[in-house]
Amino acid sequence: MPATIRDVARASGVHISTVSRTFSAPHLVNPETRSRVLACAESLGYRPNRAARALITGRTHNIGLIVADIANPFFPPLIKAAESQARGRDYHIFVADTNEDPAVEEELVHALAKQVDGVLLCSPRMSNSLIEQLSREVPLVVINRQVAGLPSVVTDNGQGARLAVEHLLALGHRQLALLGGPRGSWTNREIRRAVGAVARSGGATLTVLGPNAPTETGGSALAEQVRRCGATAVLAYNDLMAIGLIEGLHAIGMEVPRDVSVVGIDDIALSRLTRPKLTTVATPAAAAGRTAVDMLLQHDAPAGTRGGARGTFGDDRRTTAQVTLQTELVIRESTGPGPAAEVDRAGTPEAEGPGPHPTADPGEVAVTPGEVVPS
Amino acid sequence: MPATIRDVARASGVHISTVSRTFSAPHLVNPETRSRVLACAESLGYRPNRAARALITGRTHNIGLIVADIANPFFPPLIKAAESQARGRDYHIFVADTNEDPAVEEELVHALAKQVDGVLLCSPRMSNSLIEQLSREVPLVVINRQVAGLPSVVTDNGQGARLAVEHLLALGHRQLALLGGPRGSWTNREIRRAVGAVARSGGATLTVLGPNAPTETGGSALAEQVRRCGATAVLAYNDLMAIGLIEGLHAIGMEVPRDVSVVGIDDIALSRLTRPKLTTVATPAAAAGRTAVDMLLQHDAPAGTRGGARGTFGDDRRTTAQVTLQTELVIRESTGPGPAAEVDRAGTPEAEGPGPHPTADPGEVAVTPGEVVPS
DNA sequence: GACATGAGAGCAATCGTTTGCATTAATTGC
DNA sequence: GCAATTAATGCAAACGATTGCTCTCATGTC
Repeated sequence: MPATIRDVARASGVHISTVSRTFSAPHLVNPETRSRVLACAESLGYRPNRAARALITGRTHNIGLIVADIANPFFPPLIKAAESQARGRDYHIFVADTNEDPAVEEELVHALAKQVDGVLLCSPRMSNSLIEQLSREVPLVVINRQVAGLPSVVTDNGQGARLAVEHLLALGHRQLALLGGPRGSWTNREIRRAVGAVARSGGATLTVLGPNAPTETGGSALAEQVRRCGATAVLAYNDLMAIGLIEGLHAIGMEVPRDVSVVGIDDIALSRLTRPKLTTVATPAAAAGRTAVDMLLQHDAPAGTRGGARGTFGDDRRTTAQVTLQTELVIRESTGPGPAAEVDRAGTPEAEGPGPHPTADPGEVAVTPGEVVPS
Repeated sequence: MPATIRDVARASGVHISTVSRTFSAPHLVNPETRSRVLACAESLGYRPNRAARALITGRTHNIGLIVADIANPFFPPLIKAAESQARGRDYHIFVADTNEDPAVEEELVHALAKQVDGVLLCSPRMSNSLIEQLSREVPLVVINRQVAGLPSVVTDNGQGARLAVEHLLALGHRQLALLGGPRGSWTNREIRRAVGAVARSGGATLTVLGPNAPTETGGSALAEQVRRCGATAVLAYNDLMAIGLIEGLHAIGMEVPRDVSVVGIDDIALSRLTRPKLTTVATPAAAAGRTAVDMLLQHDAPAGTRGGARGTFGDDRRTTAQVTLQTELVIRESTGPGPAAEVDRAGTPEAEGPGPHPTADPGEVAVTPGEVVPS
């Protein structure tokens, strides 16, 4: 029932190609004709069928964005940033959620493949080899994971975790626990590696609990285990787990930071609203979203393309840059001094570069900002 | 570069129509041929182009879902429920966020129109007339709003708000405040109307603050105003605002529920995790998402359609049912007794049907479940 | 042995656009 | 006054699929 280009052509007495040009190359059609066509189009409520157009131009002006769990507050800022960046380039973002399920992830890439010009794969849980394979079907930019040969943007959660543990060491904690994230998470491995190293060099014992669901529930379910392992300070895979853990600890009579210090990762909006306010590692999610869109669209002529491209754009010579975004530690209320003395001795080593070193500081303090773009 | 149906046809030595049938009507092709075709398709990595297919079948097997603000935790459960319901019917959901901006909303409907079989319009901020107009372009199901002539599913927030206020009255509160939501919100009007009526009949004074941004920030910014207006109990447009308000009040030295009782609406996951835990009106978001998908797809033959439909499906005689989902009050820790006596006198009136009546009850209590499907 | 039957496969039109090329008419240059 | 240019439009072939028809054979029936 909706009007097609043919209806408009008939109504305005011109050939469909003229109608087409009225929209996609206005300078090629007589101003008089153009306005007549526009009037007819308007009155018929005509809108070009983007799918049909995409079929021949090879460009949909859509971008797919696949996230592991839309309910995780980490993603919305990223999504919004991507959307606004895309909108500025005349693109639209379609978001889809995988429920942390690798199979759904794959299915979604296939479903999206031909309806978008590229897919932003956010915190994927599937294997690298599958990702590589899928990247032959549709241009991919991977977020929060590095895959050889594919453009990616990651936040340096390893570095962030290191900052967090150094902060805890400086506070005098020597019994540490790490709440692991979901199986298949690249970030999880990075964090674990970093934490392992810095804990060892700081002379602390580390208990790793996991893998776990990266949610409040996943966190609160671990309260008992945390108590049993005797840790006085905990780093969680993300803020949601940290918040859940605090609640879970509260439920079994342990208070944060009095009995245990807790640090999260992500700095979701929520972490400023809980009581106690959460000490956490801020990851630049919005910047990641923007950057990913830019990387996907980098071979796209910013404005009036002069058409002619066959197949999906940028087929050849896509830059496969891997961008790493730095994180920073935000000290709030969920961390406090460790059980015993020696608060001052620790935390000084490993050539720390410039910037203030985290000490037991009240209020909100940011450590180590910056951005790094290797490769 | 990706293989097309023609490549497969050439490779397996059959006509493209045979390849097509191999996928869409396997029983029409010789088993032998079929397996040969499948083998070729497999080895070429062929996947049917869904966009091209949609062009001729008129069915994309996609559903658009437009939400006002993806960062609002109210939406994820709805989105996930819709996704899973859709997946069961072999449909995919594309989510897009409008940033509470009516203009973006309209643009997104247009962008999605030809790439989906229908759009779920969630908490729209645009005008009814615009919605009606857009519904001529693509089948629409409206969520959290009633629009004449269009299928819709709403949660009965008016009823929920009434329960909340009755609860507050029963606790002895007589100075009430309502934190209004965003301009253009249908739900907001429903809540306001209901609260106005029940407050009046309960002999309480009501201060309405708003409109406001329906976020934590929007809530915390109102703390000072709440104090000034002298209210001892507050109902917020949603949980996010309620949580923000609690935090804002805390910052100016007022404690909840000691000094002020606060009730939210939505029962987002978070409201169980804040301190104090939030008393709130639970709205069945997931059910809303599922129902909306069902309503959109109701004229869709569940399984093997025997094709032939021209244009978008269900053109005629779409049922325009308006489903209303009941809400329930969940009493947690953010509400407490009012300033003075007479706790027992209030809250008894208006023929309350069956079910326990909310009294100052510790723990978690649910009131008035159920589902109603008029028209 | 003639004929209806039906299975399997090919043909070609179609969906709604875009775009290279051909056509026409009007303008310009000399 | 005529060729050469330019501006505006039409023509038709794509894009990648689906699907109603037609065509060709076996097969089964009487």
